[in-house]
Amino acid sequence: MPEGAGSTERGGRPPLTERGARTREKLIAAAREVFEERGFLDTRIAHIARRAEVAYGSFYTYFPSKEAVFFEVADRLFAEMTSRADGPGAGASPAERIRHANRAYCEAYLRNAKMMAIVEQVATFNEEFQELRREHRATSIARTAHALRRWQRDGLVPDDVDPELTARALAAMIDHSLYLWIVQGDDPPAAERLLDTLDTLTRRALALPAE
Amino acid sequence: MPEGAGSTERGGRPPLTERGARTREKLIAAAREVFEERGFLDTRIAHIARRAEVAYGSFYTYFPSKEAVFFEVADRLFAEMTSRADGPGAGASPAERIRHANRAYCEAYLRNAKMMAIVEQVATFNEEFQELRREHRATSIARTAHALRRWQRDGLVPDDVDPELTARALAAMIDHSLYLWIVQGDDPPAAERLLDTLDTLTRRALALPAE
Amino acid sequence: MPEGAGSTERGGRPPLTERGARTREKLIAAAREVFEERGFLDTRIAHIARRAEVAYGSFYTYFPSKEAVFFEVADRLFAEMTSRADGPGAGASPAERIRHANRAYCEAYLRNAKMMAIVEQVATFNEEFQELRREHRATSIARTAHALRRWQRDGLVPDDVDPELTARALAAMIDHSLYLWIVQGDDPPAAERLLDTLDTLTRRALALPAE
Amino acid sequence: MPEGAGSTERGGRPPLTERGARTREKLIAAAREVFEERGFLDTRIAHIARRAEVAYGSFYTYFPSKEAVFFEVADRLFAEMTSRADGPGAGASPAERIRHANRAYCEAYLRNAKMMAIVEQVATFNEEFQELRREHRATSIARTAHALRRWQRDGLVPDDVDPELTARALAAMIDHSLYLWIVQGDDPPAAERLLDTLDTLTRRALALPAE
DNA sequence: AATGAATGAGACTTCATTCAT
DNA sequence: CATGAATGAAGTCTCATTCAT
Repeated sequence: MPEGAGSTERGGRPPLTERGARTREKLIAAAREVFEERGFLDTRIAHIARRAEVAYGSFYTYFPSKEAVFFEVADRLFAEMTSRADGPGAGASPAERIRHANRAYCEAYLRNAKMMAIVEQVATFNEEFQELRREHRATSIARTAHALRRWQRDGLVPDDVDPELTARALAAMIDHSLYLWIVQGDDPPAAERLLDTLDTLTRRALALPAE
Repeated sequence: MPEGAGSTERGGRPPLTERGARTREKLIAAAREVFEERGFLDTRIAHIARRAEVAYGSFYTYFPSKEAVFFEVADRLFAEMTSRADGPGAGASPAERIRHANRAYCEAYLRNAKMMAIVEQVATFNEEFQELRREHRATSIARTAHALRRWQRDGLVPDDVDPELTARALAAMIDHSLYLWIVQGDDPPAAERLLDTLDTLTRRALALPAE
Repeated sequence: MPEGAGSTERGGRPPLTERGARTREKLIAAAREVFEERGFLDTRIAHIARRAEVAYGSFYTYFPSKEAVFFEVADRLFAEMTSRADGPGAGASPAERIRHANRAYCEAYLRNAKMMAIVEQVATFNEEFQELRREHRATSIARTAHALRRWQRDGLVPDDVDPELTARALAAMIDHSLYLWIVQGDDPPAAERLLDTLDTLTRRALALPAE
Repeated sequence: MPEGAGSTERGGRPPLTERGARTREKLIAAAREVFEERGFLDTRIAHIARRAEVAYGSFYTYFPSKEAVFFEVADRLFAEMTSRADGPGAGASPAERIRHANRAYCEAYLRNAKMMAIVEQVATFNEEFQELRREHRATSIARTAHALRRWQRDGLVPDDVDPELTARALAAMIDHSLYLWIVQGDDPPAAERLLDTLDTLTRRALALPAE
């Protein structure tokens, strides 16, 4: 039976009642659990609904598709991954700041390892999600680039490197190192030694003094 | 990883006739094309068979599954990605060698961009493929680590860093920077400036002189 | 899982083997039976497949949708409805010809009553089918208009009426009278009396002599 | 058919409060709009409720089903379609009366074109609605038959035709001609020429003088 | 070997209707 | 009465794999 429109009208509206809001939350929580257990591809709407203890159809009251819940889950993940932990204190040196940031990121990564894996997975085939991630990355890169520029102004970092590209490359190094270790299970090294190496390489790449 | 794997364990029987060998090749070539066009997930056996201009059923004469052809395609890709280009000459400095290697890798990446994207995709959900990739990465890392160890022995690189971990981190930086730029379309910078940045950061991370 | 294309690639290709052609025929015959028994709307692909004694999926090997088989069934119906029965003989008068044509059409209508009902049903919501029907009607109207023009030239029919519009109006009268009687069950009159009335009205509307 | 049917048998309870009556009216008006826009089959209860600006559940306070509102809407449509416009004046000739009636009907048809299409649609699958329509048609036919009988008594129309069947056939001609033109979009002729043709054919079919 | 038809389990989505608040 | 969330049966379509020729 031809329908035509109609598909855009359902799902994804914000719930109007308290009860609806609760159901929606249950679905998001359930979705995250199931995604972590089975990955995005092997997750079925039925799994999510069952885990949330709602009827199959209720999923579609709140989300038009698996992708849609995933976006919601990922949004919250990104928020938590980039929520600024307390800095290392006002007078900290660049080297200390880098060290601190790397540790904090690594801890967040470990805390959310399963989801980080799924995020990477979805990014390989969903363009819309790629875009979302690009934006998040851009924000984070901009922050680092800002710091680099400050350090260059203060003569702490050589100014023959582009702060943007440098921020990107270093972020790529940290990110992917953690990914290969934590997600892809690349011959897990001792966490401490990996982090120390990353700190040292970053520090030297920026020609920063050890302390 | 044994050469030409897949033909005895994963694929159908090895082709006995000349004609069979040709059909098999057609299928592999067709598979690569279709994978590049649609990604792994959206590729159907039917697409591959049609592109290869063989009957649907003939696919299964040579490969037991989509994964199996993919392994074959990826195998060849890895071979070409890691085929040592001519080195930069016998007397080249470490900085020159790094620069040369980065350029060569980037060129190979660009040449195979589409497949590199698919490789990343499949690595997110296929354990067997993850393993294959791990092995390739290990080989490549070992090579770099070997060079680092030599340079440390020669006093060119500080020996307070672990050559293994360092090789990994630097490879992660290069690899992921290229991935984000070429595959994920992160706000494409000028290739030259990106490469220069990567060279410089690598060089400084290893505390190598500019020339 | 997003697919995108792919849906246009399947179903509806002409079968390449004898066996395929047979299956296709079985499906068309089964479809007509089921349509007649349940109407278009209440027919399920499952019904058709079951009736044809093929697997559910086999339906989609030959047709992309319920609409598609319906078109095929309707096409054949139209062919049979408009296949020219033997005319009433060379020297027949216009009145005789009209009488003959009306009877023949009525017989065909009765023979295909169930399908004629479904045809009317589908025409109320499927634009593509409306178009198909328009074409068939146009052909048939053109034939009648041609005869009218000839009779006007011969001075048998007043030439103050437009042959096209007249053909249409008279066809509408016959068609809809049969539809209301046979399909909608309007207080079934004796067939003979209805046909006589239609003959007479047609004849008088064209100002033709009784014989 | 009892006036305002549907409110006691088919609908919910008759509304007791003023406010309830208003809500009911809003739903009927909304239903007609949506039916006209999407047809009966593609109309969802949700569409009607949204258009009427009432809650989803409120629909069921007043109507037990989509069919029920439709009956109500159709009831009103039939009332307006058959509301006798002012006749052509006391001393009008049969030809003038026919001409007048055809024009009036055509105007009403054009005014309600969208709904007439839906009515035809629903009549193809809803038996209860078929019955309702049959009754309306019978009333209308009886009226025409009555006039024909009078004209036969007055010697204006040949009495070898059955007034009932004649009324039916002529009504079918008018009705279906308008339907094919207005609803099915059959190659729209100029309205005037179509009406003239219908008038002339009707007049001649009844062997009435031009004036 | 090659061909292409056959199979059917599996996942998605819709929506009329009921129900709790 | 009004509201909007909850339910789940029903139907659609896909496609990897098997099989007959």
